[in-house]
Amino acid sequence: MSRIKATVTIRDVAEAAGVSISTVSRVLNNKVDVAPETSRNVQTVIEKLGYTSSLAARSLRSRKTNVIGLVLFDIVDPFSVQVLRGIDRAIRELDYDLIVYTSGVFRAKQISDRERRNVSLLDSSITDGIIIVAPSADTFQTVSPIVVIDPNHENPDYPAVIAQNCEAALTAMKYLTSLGHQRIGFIGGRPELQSAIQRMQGYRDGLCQAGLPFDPDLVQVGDYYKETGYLCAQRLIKLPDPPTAIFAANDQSAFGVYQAAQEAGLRIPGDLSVVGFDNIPESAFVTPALTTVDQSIEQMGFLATGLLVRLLSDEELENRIYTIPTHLVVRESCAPIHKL
Amino acid sequence: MSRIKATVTIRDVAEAAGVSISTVSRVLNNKVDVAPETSRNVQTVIEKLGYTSSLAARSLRSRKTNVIGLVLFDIVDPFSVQVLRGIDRAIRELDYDLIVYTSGVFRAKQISDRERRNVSLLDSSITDGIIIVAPSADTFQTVSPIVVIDPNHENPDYPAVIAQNCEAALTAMKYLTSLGHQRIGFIGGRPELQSAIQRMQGYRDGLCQAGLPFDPDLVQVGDYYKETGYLCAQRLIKLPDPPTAIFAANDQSAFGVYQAAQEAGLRIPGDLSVVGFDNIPESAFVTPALTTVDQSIEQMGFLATGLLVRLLSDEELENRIYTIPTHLVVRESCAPIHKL
DNA sequence: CTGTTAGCGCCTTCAC
DNA sequence: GTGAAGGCGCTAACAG
Repeated sequence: MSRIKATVTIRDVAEAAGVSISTVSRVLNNKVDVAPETSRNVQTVIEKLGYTSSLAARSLRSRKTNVIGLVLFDIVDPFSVQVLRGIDRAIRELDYDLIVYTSGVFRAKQISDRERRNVSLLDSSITDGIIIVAPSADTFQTVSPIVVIDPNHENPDYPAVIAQNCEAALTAMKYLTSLGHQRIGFIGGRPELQSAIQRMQGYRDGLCQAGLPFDPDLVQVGDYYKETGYLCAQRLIKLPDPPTAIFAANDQSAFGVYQAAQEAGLRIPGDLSVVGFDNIPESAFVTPALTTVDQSIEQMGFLATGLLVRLLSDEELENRIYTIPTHLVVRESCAPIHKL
Repeated sequence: MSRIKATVTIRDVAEAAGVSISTVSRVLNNKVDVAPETSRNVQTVIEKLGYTSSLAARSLRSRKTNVIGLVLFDIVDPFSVQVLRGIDRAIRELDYDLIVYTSGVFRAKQISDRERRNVSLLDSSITDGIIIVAPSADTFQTVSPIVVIDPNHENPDYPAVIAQNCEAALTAMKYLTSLGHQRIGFIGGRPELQSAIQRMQGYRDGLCQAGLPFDPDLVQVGDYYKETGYLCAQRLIKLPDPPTAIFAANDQSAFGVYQAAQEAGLRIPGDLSVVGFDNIPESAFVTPALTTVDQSIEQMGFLATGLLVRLLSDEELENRIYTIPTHLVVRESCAPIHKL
């Protein structure tokens, strides 16, 4: 019923089965050259003793664990959860296990150091390869392959999965300008990420194509979190000549805008139009439902896992960057600008 | 820029610093008896080489990793995500890291074997202690402490965190009967879990206290997933004398009821009242908003982490079972039964 | 087909 | 205050 005190090691199995340790190891790893009877016997003993080989010892020795590591900046973030969903789906079809690694330090100053530490902790320890989501750090020391989702702007050397950010942001801007908006605020994402940079670029391109001037006052630097989005939105709203629409670099920032708008007595979309980015599930539930860019986050996780597994099989990847298509999901958070 | 080929080991550090391996080890573990200057020197080299000690080797040798393991039946389940939230919050305040373990086999027949395997993989390998959520298996072989969230009905030997299920279910039933409902269907949860058993008990108690007969036809065995909830609801709805209300053992099952009701052309709450259990975030967003029992899932994760850490410090726990209070959250999915 | 031997990277006595 | 040696549990040659 309760837990058994001692760990069962390969040695215990060997003794109980009356064979050598290496024979047990051979059975464990399905090597050839084991007498069927011996094998069966060992299996039985393993079963009876409830033996499981130590991941630590195994990986220390053999550098092959069949475990994929995932390093997340924030495990409970909706974006992470969606990524996880995709990875989980991919993993189920494969002979790999998944270990998700997170750490106590959260949004700390030294987050990239922490990230590096996490990565090297997994690497060459218990993991065959690692997926890193939205890294703050630009480089990692690893022996094993890495695939990055939403890469840092500095690391073109790891295979990466990223959404078609710039184009999507441009589409969103075109939508807003087609509605007549001329003063459009922008709340950016984590500046070290390519996604944030590209979305910002799309914002500027959109302005440009509509013949609208770029006003630095209308641009706020966010970090993809709601709280910061809220703060940014407050600043935007308080401007002498406030925007009639805000394009937030992700949905959570957009939710921050919702909050700021409500507190300022601004109705969405009547007084203020809002567009987000990500299309996390919550964006459909919120009132009014958020118009946003869908970037198939789940798909990004799925794809990244597949790429990593190919890398683990020593396959060459044809690309360095894998771009995921995006599309605008129009819901109820935008309205034509009202005539004066 | 890119990844460096070789792993940096303690030996590399020792050589580069011109000291022995043991000295480096001592510095690593903040042992006394190291000359300040030596220590500083070694630190510098560690920094420069970007050395991180191998989790695998460390745990193999010393049995103390400062890593807590979490084994989940389904990492993307909303319940799990909420638990994760609580654990994450707790972890941040502690000097522990968190590893979440999941595996490719999903809702497999041998799920409990898989679970056991996962647990012993973490145990005595890379983890100081383990939190298990809603286990299918009733026993685990471990050297290190275990804390269970939503325990199996068979394992009273691990410290466990569980909601006040029976009372809460009774409250929900009272609410339904007070609305005049007499034929109330029940969709159960995973039968091996205490939570499911207790909720079922609350259902029966509720019937009893209202002087209503227990009709086996009105009880369906679910598994806490939406798809199954949907199937169960279909069966309930097709009954010759169908229920006017359904109490689902968790919110996801309730969402399955929503789907079945919609397909059958039944309006909620007009034609069918629905009560859920869990109060996952989605339940507030759904239309009509779901009346459900809040069981502070996040709190369960937080508490469990605290308990585990105390166990790791060799503290004695005063209780075996920690019960989390619950309360009914009335929203819009229930209506008084209409008079004929 | 199976046993013996030698480490993987690290921590822990035990000497010096 | 520091180094040398042994071994944690396991796999990978090498013998036999």
